[in-house]
Amino acid sequence: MPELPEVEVVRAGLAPAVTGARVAAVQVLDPRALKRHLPTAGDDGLGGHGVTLTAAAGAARSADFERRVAGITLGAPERRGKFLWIPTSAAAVSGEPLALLAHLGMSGQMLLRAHDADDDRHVRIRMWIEHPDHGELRVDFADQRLFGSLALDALRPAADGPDLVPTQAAHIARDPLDPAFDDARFLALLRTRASGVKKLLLDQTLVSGVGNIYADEVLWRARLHPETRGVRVGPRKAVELLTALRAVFAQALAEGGTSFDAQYVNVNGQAGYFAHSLNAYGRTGAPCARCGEPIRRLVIGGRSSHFCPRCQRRR
DNA sequence: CAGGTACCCTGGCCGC
DNA sequence: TGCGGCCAGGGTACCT
Repeated sequence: MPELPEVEVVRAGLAPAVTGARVAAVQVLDPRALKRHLPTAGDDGLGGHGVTLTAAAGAARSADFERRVAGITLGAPERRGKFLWIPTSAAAVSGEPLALLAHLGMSGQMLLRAHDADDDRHVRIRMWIEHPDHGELRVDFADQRLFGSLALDALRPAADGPDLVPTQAAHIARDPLDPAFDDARFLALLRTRASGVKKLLLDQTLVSGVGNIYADEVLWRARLHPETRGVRVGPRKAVELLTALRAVFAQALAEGGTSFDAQYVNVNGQAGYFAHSLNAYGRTGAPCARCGEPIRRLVIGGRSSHFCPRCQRRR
């Protein structure tokens, strides 16, 4: 459930169930779902990307995670871009508070289940929690492709404000729905860059939460060709782009996110409806909803881009 | 800073 | 029915 609307649906869904709950037990079924968890995690948060775990290293990582997460109390879930975390009662050796960090990657899910419910497909980590009001529940992390992961990570003051963020999300910009998002800074940066706007929208250090689906939708809405260079976007058009971004995110959020199959669901396993509202993404050959011209597909940076060749002219 | 590629994975679908 | 190739919502490292 990858992009901002989907991650936000998950965050909001987890909130009432986990806030104030105590983790009674943890079971790691597949250590590859701890890609971002370092054995002494939280003290300096380098992810273990691209590293295949040996069996021994995987077992050690699982044991470390299970031991350190069991018994902690969870706070209210927070999010920055596509990173989701739950502050905990635990602290790192440095004294910094630890958070349970989740990134859903391409196919990750956080599922709330009865404590003794049968497993869903691809469950990698299980956590049994006890909530003072809601009793015993289970939080399952399921992930078909294992690009996502859970981790314990230290919280530090963000570079762009007083709020605390996990070290692994320190480089992530605020998202456009964040009240503290700096519009002027984003617009100025966008208009100094030589890259195409599609690539810029996907750059999580410029603006967070945008993935391949919503980038295409936003560019369609703002009538911008995905390869238009940032420096070629005028001030009015740049504002139009940011406005379109907020509108698309708000609508997708209201519709529960985008689900193409059972893979992308909220904490109760239910799909969102925004797939019915897509105007560009995945619509190669279908008529543009504005002008009827067939939507075209283009590969940018190894990923599909969908756009209307008539409404979104290259300039 | 910009671009390209490779990699971390599973699984659905299509053509042969 | 099998198999190879391509595709998929993300992020990072490492080249040029």
